Amino acid sequence: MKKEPAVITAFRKKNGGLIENVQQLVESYPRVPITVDCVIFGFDENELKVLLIKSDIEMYKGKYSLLGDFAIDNDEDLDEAAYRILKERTGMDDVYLEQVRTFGKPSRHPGGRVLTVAYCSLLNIQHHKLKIHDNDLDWHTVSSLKEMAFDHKEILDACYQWLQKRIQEHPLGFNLLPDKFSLRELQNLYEAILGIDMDRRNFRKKFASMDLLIDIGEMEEDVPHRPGKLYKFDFEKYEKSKRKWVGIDF
Amino acid sequence: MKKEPAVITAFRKKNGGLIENVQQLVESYPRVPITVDCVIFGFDENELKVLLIKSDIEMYKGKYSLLGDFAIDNDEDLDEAAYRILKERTGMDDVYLEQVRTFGKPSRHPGGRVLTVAYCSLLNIQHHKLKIHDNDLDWHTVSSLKEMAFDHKEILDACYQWLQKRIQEHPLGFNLLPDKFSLRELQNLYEAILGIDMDRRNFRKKFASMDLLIDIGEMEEDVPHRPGKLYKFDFEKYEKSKRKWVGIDF
DNA sequence: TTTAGAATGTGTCCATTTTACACATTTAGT
DNA sequence: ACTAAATGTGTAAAATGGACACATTCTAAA
Repeated sequence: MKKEPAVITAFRKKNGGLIENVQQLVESYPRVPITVDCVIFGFDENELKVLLIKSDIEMYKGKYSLLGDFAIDNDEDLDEAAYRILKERTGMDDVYLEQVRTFGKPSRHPGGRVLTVAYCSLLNIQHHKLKIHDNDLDWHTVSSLKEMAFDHKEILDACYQWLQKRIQEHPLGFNLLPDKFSLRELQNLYEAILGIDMDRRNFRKKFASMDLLIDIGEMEEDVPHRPGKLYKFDFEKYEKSKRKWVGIDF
Repeated sequence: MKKEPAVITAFRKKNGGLIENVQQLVESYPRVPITVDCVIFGFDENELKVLLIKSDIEMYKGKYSLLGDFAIDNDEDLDEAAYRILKERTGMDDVYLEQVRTFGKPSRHPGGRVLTVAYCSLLNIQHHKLKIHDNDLDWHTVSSLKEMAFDHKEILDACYQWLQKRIQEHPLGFNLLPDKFSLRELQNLYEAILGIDMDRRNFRKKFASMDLLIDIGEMEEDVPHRPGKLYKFDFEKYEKSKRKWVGIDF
């Protein structure tokens, strides 16, 4: 019934049941290469974009891949590794970032077994105008993406679904917008990400009832129509009033 | 701004920009030991339980740890590794299981850097009466757990929170119950996991309106009070009617 | 300067859902 | 036969969600 890993059994025998030399134990473990892949979303021209780079790999020539790197060189936490990649590739270090899932299919990397931990990241494209374009680093419209290198399309899809769900229950969308935004911009964001149309009046009513948007008393400028009011999201108030959501529904 | 990993730079130079020998590339990667840790939940005596084992490690003597193992010996997917562990440790292979998160703090294992992918698993304790108790393998009440080996308490907490949220949006709770269950048992399950009291009438109305419980025409037996009707969950109907949830709320 | 067009901003009505709450029924146990 | 305790159902009020209309403000073109 219960089969104990051989490594542990060996160690147990040496120690009469308890393992003392943990370092030696860990050294005996099999190892795999680990990468972190970042799905970096941005929002521009009313479309959800993702930051991609042309693949380095001959067999994926012409295909795009996520921004990734090894995650263990230094003694860094996984989250730190993801922040490092963001910093290296975009120059930004104040970016929203969250772990989504780890992908480990044996065949996912043509060069051998490589695990990757997928991170989802949201940033405001306006604040980060790309200056470098090595390997065609650039924004791509999410909805029009087809083939990608490795299993990166699968990872992207998983992160997109994660985002669709997450944005409805947590205030992350604001990370994709400028600090000051209009309600129309906010609605465009939600419509683009969720892929649905929403009633303008009900949308505004919804956010009004949450009472988490601060009217900063400014108006839009340089818009080709009547300017709307500008708002900030009240992260402080949100953090204080965060409540445990309870409601069975499936 | 952008700093490329040294490994890749080296390969690029050899290949005039594109990497051909992916195998060689992967072999040059740094590696880490990977484990899978399973948080196996059960429900008994109206309490949420978790399956734990006494730690093998001298420095964690007396502390309990999750059921884990290495995840890369064979060319198995991460999910497969988790299923393998379940099978080895409980003898069951038809158990609900889902990946929750990967933990990678450099200090999380005293023997060196070890990543672990946490899986959450739900099973019906009645169907799996433990016969083996090596290393005190046994069920523990979740709410009364304090110290554990490694960072396993942190992992357990994360999985518990995951479960609390997940059980409200997906029909996983039924995996913790017998095939036939009463509405009272179902409510006890929700109350225990969410840690709240619910109104019996509204709870029943809620599930009645979902129309996913099948009245199998049987009654409870051997209960010290009026027997209630027994139900099955209609997984088939659920799968067919699964809808995309839309509703901003935070 | 006037006017048309388009987007903003607010409010109402109705249907649905959630919540609070009460009473009759059935069974076990004494 | 009677009590205690849990099952099973219903109803009314409150809150929420969705469909919908109209006046206002600004841009841009005539």
